[in-house]
Amino acid sequence: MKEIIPNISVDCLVFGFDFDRLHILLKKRELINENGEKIISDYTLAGNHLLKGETADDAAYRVLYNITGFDNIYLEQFFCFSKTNRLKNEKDQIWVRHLNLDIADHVFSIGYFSLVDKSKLVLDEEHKNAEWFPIEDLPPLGFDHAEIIEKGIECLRKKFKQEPIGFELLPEKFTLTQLQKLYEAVLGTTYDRRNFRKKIMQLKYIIPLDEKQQGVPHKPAQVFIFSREVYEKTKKEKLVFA
Amino acid sequence: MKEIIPNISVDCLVFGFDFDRLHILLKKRELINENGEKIISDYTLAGNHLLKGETADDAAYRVLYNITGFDNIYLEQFFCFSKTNRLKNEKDQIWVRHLNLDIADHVFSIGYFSLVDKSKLVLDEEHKNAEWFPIEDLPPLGFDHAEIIEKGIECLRKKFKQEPIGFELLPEKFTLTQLQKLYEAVLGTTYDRRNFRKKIMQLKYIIPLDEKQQGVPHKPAQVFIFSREVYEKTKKEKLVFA
DNA sequence: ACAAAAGTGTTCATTATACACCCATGT
DNA sequence: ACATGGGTGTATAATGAACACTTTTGT
Repeated sequence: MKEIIPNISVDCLVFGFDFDRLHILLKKRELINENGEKIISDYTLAGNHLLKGETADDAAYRVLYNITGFDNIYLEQFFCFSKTNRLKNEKDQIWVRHLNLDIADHVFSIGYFSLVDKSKLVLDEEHKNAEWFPIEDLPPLGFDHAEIIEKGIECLRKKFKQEPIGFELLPEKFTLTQLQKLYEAVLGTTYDRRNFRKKIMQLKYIIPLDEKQQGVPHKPAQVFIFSREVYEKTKKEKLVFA
Repeated sequence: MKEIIPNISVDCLVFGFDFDRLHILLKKRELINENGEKIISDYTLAGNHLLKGETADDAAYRVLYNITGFDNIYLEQFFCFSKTNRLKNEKDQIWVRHLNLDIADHVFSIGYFSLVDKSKLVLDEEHKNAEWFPIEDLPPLGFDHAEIIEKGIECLRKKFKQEPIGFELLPEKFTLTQLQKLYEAVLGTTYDRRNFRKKIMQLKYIIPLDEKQQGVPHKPAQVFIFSREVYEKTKKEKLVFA
């Protein structure tokens, strides 16, 4: 096992979308003392200290692989958190001592956010302490993770308005209504359906397939894919949802 | 003297504007060997390792105070640089050994950018190894500072389009032509004068004074100030220069 | 009088917004 | 047949882009 860097960690916000609300993946943190009392019962972000020789990106990919089983996840660094009291709540201190972690008194954490296709992610035995929560309805959080999440969501929204990264949260094939609901969920607004579709359909990198939804109890919707290739070639047309 | 954190530093991009081009403040780095040969002659960003007990922001403000003599500078963290070979060029190794710095093999640097009113900053004796360079015409740079600058400029531009931070680069009182030149210099475009002024003059937080330029050999321009107070109150109207 | 930058309005094109009805499918 | 979401067009308002001449000052 490689040596850790005691004073630098990464924390990863993993976002997922259930076609209704934006969710974030959290890990359960639980500690029960000798008397069977729950000392700690809350959630934290997926995170870990850097290992010697790793870049921050390396560590973030490693953390994401451990919690999701995916590599090649969309990943973006957004902020380095450096408050001196980041880990100094009583519960966090107990937790750190309990795990016998050889970490520094002052730990700097580099925040990342990542986007996954929630429908592909199977939270099996191996990852069973991970749970999805809608971002408007988060459980109690350890460390400074509430603050990290707040800042991360803000950065996600900024990025969302500037570049078409939403497709990372959808299955490869999606309908325009799903796309619209995604933008509404992330940006916390609503759009008129006709106007939204007009805007989207003039983007050449969102390509209609010769294919329809199956087995829905209403008129089946046309299915689209996102072409990163076309996007890179026609970048001028900006997708701005303000 | 306080103990340093050997593996974490901050590097600060200090931007200034001379009413023509955007400039960045760099520190000369020079090393001459016993034979009088220049071993190293290049420039670096203002930067320093964190001291124990400091946040990254603390360290950045300290570095800025040391190079500019100002506190209360506009400051923004933009990225944490973590490549394992950041300081491993031959010159950088020589430099580190020469200064006898007690720093780690792998140093993580948190990048900040800051905006100052260049006309107020006096590069006196104390700061005489600092020099301004136009961003399109930078000298040879040490460490990975070329990369840090590139990313920092990109982040500055993004921020510039979203919030009215440009005033930090101007004197308190400015003309609309100065403001226009600033936007053109930072964003690398040009604007039609009439359209630019129309756009600006509908922003309530850019306030005309009952005052004109003095001593210019042409029609003197009206003088404006930026009101952060009014801006915060009327934030909806976004200043978007795309 | 001349050089230099300040100041100013209109037209046209593009983009954003508001809004209502019929359609295809599963049950 | 009914419930559900899919699909579509037009009119109006707001915004952005292009463009040229007169004014005020210092020298």
